[in-house]
Amino acid sequence: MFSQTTEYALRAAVWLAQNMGKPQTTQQIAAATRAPVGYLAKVLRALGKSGVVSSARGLRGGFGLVKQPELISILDIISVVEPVRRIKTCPLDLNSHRLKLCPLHKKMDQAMALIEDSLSSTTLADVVNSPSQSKPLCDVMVTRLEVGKA
Amino acid sequence: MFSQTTEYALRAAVWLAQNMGKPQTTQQIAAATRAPVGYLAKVLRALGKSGVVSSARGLRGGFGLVKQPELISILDIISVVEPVRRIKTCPLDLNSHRLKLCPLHKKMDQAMALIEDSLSSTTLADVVNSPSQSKPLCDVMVTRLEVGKA
DNA sequence: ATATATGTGGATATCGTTATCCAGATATCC
DNA sequence: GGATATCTGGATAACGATATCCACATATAT
Repeated sequence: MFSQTTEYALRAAVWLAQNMGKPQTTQQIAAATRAPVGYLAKVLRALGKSGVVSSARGLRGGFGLVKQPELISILDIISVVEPVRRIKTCPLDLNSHRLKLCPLHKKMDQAMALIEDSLSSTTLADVVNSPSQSKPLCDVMVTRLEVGKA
Repeated sequence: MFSQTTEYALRAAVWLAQNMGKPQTTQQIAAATRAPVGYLAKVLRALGKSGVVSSARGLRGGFGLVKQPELISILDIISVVEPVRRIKTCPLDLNSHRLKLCPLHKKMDQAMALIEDSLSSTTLADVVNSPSQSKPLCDVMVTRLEVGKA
């Protein structure tokens, strides 16, 4: 249900939350989150354009979260790459359903609303600081970055 | 979040629930649900193979629900064409997350679980018989089926 | 200023989903 | 049995999501 792109974006966001203050390069993030470097670059660009992360070019450049992890929800990240599509108007364009969805689409929309509620109430900080649980991404061995080829 | 295929499958299922006992042809269902005939045929085949609907060939053939609408949940239909993918193992394949998902993926899986719960608790009968609400598909004018070309 | 490290933007390739189409199988009616 | 209606299965096409790659812009360090 979540796309691969969403997975990459969330992993990257979590990694950045775990490394506040230290600009992370695309290479580093890709290695840490096991995401394809080239594609991750594109995802990071999207996160940058939407204002969730900041980017700096050149030596010692990289990416970082703009806000504190406490202020960024999981939904904030997902909304950038794959917005939850609420059903606002009848997909069949029926006149009688114009303002009031039929029970089927109402139910489907409620399911989407559940997702939104659930994901908007969890922040990156929640995920990173969750007590007594395995830490996200924690044992990804950032072994030698293979600089030549990903 | 729901695919187009899921939309078609659900609309078809609702239509069949509204027409129990009267075999509905692909053409009829397509017209009633505004789905592309050719593609709908493929979706109906999938529903048939999974045992949700029965099919009959030849004159007066068509499709019908195998069980009563009360016994078929929205999730039953969705599971045929686009199963909700629960996150059971770490997508990163991390050793330390093997048996216990990290907080990120746990949260994502919980969101999926919410969807499952929500959709499995609603039946086709619920949707069709919902009181004081607009009826699903009710004012799709099944005008002249254009037999020649869809 | 030069060398190096890095993000930016766009062109291109790959792949699964969505969709179309048709020949074949099979059921009904006469 | 012949004509007709309908589902079945597979080949094929169109499209968007996923992914790769490279030339370019820009920042840092010396």
